[in-house]
Amino acid sequence: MPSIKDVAELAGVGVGTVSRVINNHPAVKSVTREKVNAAIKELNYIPNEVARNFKMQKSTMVALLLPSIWHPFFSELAFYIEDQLDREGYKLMLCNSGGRPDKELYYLDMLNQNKVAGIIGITYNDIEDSVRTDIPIISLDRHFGKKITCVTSDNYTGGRIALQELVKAGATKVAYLGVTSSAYSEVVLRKSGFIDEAKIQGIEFSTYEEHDEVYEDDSFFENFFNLPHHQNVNGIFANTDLLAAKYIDKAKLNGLRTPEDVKVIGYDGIQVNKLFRPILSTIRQPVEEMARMSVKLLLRKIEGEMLEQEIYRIPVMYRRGETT
Amino acid sequence: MPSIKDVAELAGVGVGTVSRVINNHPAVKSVTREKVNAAIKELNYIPNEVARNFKMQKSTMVALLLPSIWHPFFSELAFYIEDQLDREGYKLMLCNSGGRPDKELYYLDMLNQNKVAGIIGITYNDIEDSVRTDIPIISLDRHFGKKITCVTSDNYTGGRIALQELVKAGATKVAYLGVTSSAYSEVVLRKSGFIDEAKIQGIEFSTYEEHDEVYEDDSFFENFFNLPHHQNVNGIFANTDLLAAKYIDKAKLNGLRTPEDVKVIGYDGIQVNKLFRPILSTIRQPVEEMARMSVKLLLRKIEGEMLEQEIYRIPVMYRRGETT
DNA sequence: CACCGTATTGGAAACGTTTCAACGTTTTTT
DNA sequence: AAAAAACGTTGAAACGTTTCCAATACGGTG
Repeated sequence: MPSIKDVAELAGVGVGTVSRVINNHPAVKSVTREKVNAAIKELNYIPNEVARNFKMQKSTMVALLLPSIWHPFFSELAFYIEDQLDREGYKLMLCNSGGRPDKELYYLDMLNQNKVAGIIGITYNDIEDSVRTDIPIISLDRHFGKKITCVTSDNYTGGRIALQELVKAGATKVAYLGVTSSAYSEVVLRKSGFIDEAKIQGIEFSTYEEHDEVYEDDSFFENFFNLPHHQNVNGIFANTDLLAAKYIDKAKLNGLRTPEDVKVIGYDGIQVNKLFRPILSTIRQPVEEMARMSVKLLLRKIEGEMLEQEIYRIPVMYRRGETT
Repeated sequence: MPSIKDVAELAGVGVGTVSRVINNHPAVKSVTREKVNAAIKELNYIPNEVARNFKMQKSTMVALLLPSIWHPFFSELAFYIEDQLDREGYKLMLCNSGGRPDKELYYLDMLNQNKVAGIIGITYNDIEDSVRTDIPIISLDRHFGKKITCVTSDNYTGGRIALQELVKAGATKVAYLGVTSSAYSEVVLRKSGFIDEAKIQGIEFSTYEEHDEVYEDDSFFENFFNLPHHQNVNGIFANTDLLAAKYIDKAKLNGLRTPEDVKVIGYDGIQVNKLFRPILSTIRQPVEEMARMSVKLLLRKIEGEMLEQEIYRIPVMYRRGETT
């Protein structure tokens, strides 16, 4: 594998000159530039990016730390994040924490050692304190404090819209269905917005929540349907699309048809729910915009800029499907 | 940021000794080890992984190069690949090529420059020739030649099983529905298996295919339903689950109910199709096993081992849903 | 022709680590 | 008690780049 030194030798110039040619530094006579380029071509020389990163004491690697790329919302997010990073000349490292706090910390340590340029994180932990160095971080949907800028959708308004739309669709008794993973999650605002609007409209409502871990098994829904005050609920706002889809399924087993007997609205707006039948009505997070904004903000932080806001809230949109 | 030198100084030992302590080299007296560890703790020293990679001329970064993490099958795959890599002490870099040959080559160049330890690729291009260095590569579902080991599901048998199951479900005239992205794709074997078995069983069949790019718009299905020889088709084998789901949708618009009027089987076995209604019957690729095997094989290649096979085919399974 | 200023160029130092030959110290063997 | 062997340790070299300072070349000016 030829190095810059070999190129310099063959071209009959110094290594500094070769470096300048590679980096398009203007102070090189064009005749010299030609010679060097010829030598590069002849030797099939490829600059060693690792050596460069080492020397420069910085890299162009950004880590995306999330619970699981498996989840459709995260994979859509990751797609746009990677795309934007690539446009900006950065690379993406993917870290699945499984939502486990210990694994998040383990990854954070590793990213430290590897001197990544920045981190975009969707974490359980308050990483504000646990990250020991000054790697720039953007947090999605989790608000910890000043140091870590948060990008999120406008959850509160989303919750309000959800209620409004359920009412418009004819619901008279509604419930909020939630799984929450982190104490710091902005997701609780979906509930607040929903509740506040329910009070304003004078609609009867209830809430039913569990932690992430539990909702894989069926007891979550069994309990829901067994509780007496959930009788006659005819409007459901689930805080993710996947949860909404599961609800619809379980409701059917309990003899409730959607949307005839119960209206359902989800949250996220993942692409695959266009394939669900009935098509899910949802509060759509603008995932592409959130992804691109996260990257842009992170890069500004990497450049050393101070950001003007601590939280960036991106507007949401109601997307009607067939469940309302 | 303290370096190994600072640690050595504080501990009153040579840098080589510190290095051996960090790397758990046995030839260090325990009293020395203590001193060094104390110094490490005091200085809050973190080994610089970038410098280490540079010196060692190798990294523990593996790249996953695929069309789009957006696709549920790929995101499931990525999840397990990341998990297995992490277990083995490696990291994952994610590259979405968008299925565009030029972008694949661009990424390949970049990975070269960045001296990744290995690549797991799902590509359009025959990367056997275009990759200029000897970075180990595992290719998923694409078979190019000896240099690049291929991991794939048993597509041929999958195609045969699909036909058998359609017949069992009562289909009498069947069609293969396909989108193919790469000339090198092993996916064509799904068709071959399907056809061969149809001939064996003496079932009337036809095939209908397009390239990846086209199937997003509706003309794909319009044409399908308009062709006279597709009249009375009552069994469909689509070569991906997503395609099957879209077919079912369009069929409904054409007055065909699934499974009453037409039986449908997909391929992949992505998790979300449990949420489709009706639940899709499918030929399930063992995605976790494929992911873990790809990683293990890649690591063996990285260690310099020669692999015994050029293609590793992993058995598939029929998973019955509600569309047959 | 001497001088100056500017445009190019060369090459050494530095980044933080591993490794290895050489050296120093302790233990074992004779 | 000396020699040999085993064990620990040191510090310099090397990995491939960038950057900076000094050196050189070249053109123009007085």
